[in-house]
Amino acid sequence: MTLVNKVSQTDDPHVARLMGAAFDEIRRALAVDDWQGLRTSHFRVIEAVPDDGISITELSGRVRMTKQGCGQFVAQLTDSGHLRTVPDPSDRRSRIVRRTAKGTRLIRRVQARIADVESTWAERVGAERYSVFRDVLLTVAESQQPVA
Amino acid sequence: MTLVNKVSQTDDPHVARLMGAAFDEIRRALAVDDWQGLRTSHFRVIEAVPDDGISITELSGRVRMTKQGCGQFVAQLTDSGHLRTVPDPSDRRSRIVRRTAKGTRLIRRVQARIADVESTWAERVGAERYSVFRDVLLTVAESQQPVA
DNA sequence: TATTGTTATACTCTATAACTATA
DNA sequence: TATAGTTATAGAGTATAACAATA
Repeated sequence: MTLVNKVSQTDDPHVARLMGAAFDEIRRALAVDDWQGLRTSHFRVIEAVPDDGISITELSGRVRMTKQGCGQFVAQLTDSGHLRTVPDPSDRRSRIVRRTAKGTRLIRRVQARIADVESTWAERVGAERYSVFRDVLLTVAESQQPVA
Repeated sequence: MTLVNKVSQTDDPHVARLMGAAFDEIRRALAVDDWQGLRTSHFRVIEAVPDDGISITELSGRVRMTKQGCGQFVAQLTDSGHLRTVPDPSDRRSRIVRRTAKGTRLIRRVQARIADVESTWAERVGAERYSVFRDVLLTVAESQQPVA
């Protein structure tokens, strides 16, 4: 192996690899529970539904997903009783998506599990440093451009 | 909407959502370049190949992927000239996967792009806070259990 | 018997395109 | 004409199962 063919491996893993590993831990923590067929993507969609309802098109923008894909998840979550849709009185093409009480309970359970993971992380690195971590992540996420 | 049906939305997004948004930014930064058909998963696999080579089974463990899936990416990266495999002299069932010089150049390009993203993040939040962020992420990633 | 790696298969996620009903 | 949402289709990613060759 020539020197030109060497690449730093474990000494300086980039942020994508690190976040991937962190994600994996969340995935495994969620996998412990029984979610009755609902998967991570369902959580992402239902979490983006605001308390006062939203159209599918607008929801798809929030979760950075096509409205086709988003509509599928909404349909499944409606079948499972976590969402319901009502006609939009001001536009008969549109349907307003709302959470049911069951959907709200689901979100709370998901959020509690993730909060558990965050607690263990905060314990591992210390509350102060974890708070900086979270704040940096928030700043980075908020400074994103909307979907082009 | 009853109070029992309310869920905090934007005020306290959990870490999975935040990391998802950050990931998206990396994905978009990489999408600017032409990678000749290689995708993020190829990067993940080739980056995990150490300088001195590795078997497919061990590689699949590193990238937390089945050996079947890993073998597919190795095959594609071999076809594209980024990896090559040599027989393992000590075990005729096994093949040793190595990076070619082309593969090494690819990794360097990927890592440079991600480093660019990290630079902009560090600028947004300040170098010191970004360094804490990175360190927390490293600690969390390193304290993971290996695949069960 | 156990392990390395392959082939076959299937499911999830998500994208594009084409369509309908309504605006 | 443009937009909301649906249906159809396909490709990317990754899993399980069954297998051949070798240990």
